Amino acid sequence: MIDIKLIRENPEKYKSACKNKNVFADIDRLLKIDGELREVKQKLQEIVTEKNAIGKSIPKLDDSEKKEALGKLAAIKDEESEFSEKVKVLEPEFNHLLMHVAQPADEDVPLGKDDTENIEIRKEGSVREFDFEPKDHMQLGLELDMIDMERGVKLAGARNYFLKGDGALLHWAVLRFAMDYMTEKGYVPMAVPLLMRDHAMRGTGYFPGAEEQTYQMERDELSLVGTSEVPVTAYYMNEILAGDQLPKKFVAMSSCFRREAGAAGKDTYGLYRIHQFDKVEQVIICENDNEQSDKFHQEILANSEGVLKALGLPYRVVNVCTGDLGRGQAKKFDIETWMPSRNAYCETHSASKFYDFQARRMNLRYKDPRTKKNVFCHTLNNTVIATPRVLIPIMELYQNADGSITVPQVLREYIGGKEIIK
RNA sequence: GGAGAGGUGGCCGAGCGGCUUAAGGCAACGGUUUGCUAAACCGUCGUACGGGAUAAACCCGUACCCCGGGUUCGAAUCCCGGCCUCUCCGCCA
Repeated sequence: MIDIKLIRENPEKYKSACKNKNVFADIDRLLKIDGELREVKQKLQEIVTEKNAIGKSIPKLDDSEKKEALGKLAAIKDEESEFSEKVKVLEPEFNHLLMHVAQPADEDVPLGKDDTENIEIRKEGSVREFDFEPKDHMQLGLELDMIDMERGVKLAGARNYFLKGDGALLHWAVLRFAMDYMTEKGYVPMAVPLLMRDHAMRGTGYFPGAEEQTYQMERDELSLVGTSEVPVTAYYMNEILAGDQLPKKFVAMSSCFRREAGAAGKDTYGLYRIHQFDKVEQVIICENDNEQSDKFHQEILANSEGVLKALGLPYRVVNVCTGDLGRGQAKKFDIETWMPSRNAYCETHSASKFYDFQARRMNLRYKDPRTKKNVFCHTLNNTVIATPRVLIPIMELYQNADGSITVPQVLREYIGGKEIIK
């Protein structure tokens, strides 16, 4: 959410921010409603002030004065309800409009319409050249009995799967390695609830907007999260933290659920785009300071790169262009890992910087020890590892001519010391 | 799922229609005393929004005693709905 004061001061900035991000927000309408609402609220306040003053004097009045005062109050109350009705109409519209305004992208974010215009920052690692005909992860998964897509679909519909045997073990190995890697860096591990109320979904910026991507438990008014970013970032929602306790660094492992509505026919092959996966996610809550946000943005990016390097996977980092940024993100680095079967670098990580956009929505603040003021925190998050998507490059890049898969060194301790899957 | 009790400031806890501008205590902060620490004493001690003044401290108003409605001239207090917590019982991995 954007501070309405900033929008009043510079509406053009937010109009172009929305335009560049392909986010619709009616800022003219917002400002019009804002002006009306402010006027009505001020008038209402004046009316209530008078009402309170008269009401307070009533016990001290004699009968005839009291009668007169009550008559006056009746008129005032009519006026009061007239104005409070106006507030009741204007305020929800105001809030609704404000929720849609996008966070402007940083100046060094490339202007672009969609992910095809993201800018590569650097490439790391070298892409393996095969001296045999490589198999894709589905062939390998089938032959080594690691993946069973057919029965996943039979029982749960399209984009569902079973991982079996070494497939399941490799999946968990990746997650456990990522958890250990992050907790060693001092990130506090968390296991989190996955069914969230709307206020957490709104607070993180997913609602309004991503309802179609979300499995919703209508009967219980809960939503299945698409990422543990939601519970972790919203953990301190509506709280005031002590400034000297920041930054808070968390790492959570959870299942993630996505309807993938509107993606029909896209990435239908294999384990790339699926309804349910597991992810280790890192979240930082820090002070309201752009330099700190930048610093931690680099930190969470470096953490994820460290994991990929440890796994020996080639990847590239891209600066995500405006058109591919979410409403709340000021800047985002995606990490794309090389996937031989797709013959491309494909998104495996997404490091987002929000400034106070999320914190403002969820009323997450800290007390600044210097000024003693309560200020909104900054929040950031990034994938540490998401699997089974990352099993695609692991299985494909570590395959051998005989159809076996070499287990990456760092994962062996999590898979019973096994070096080769065959 | 059934029965009961309850949600008040950072925390504990009183208040149960106007005297609340929420008592009292704890914690915190500032000061006095002190060789230092502790203690004692004095003072300060919520948030948001609007208006005014300003270099700032500040002043005025409104709202907030879990949330949302209602009754009333007036609600922390009474009524209705919701959420949550605790105790007991039942069921259960």
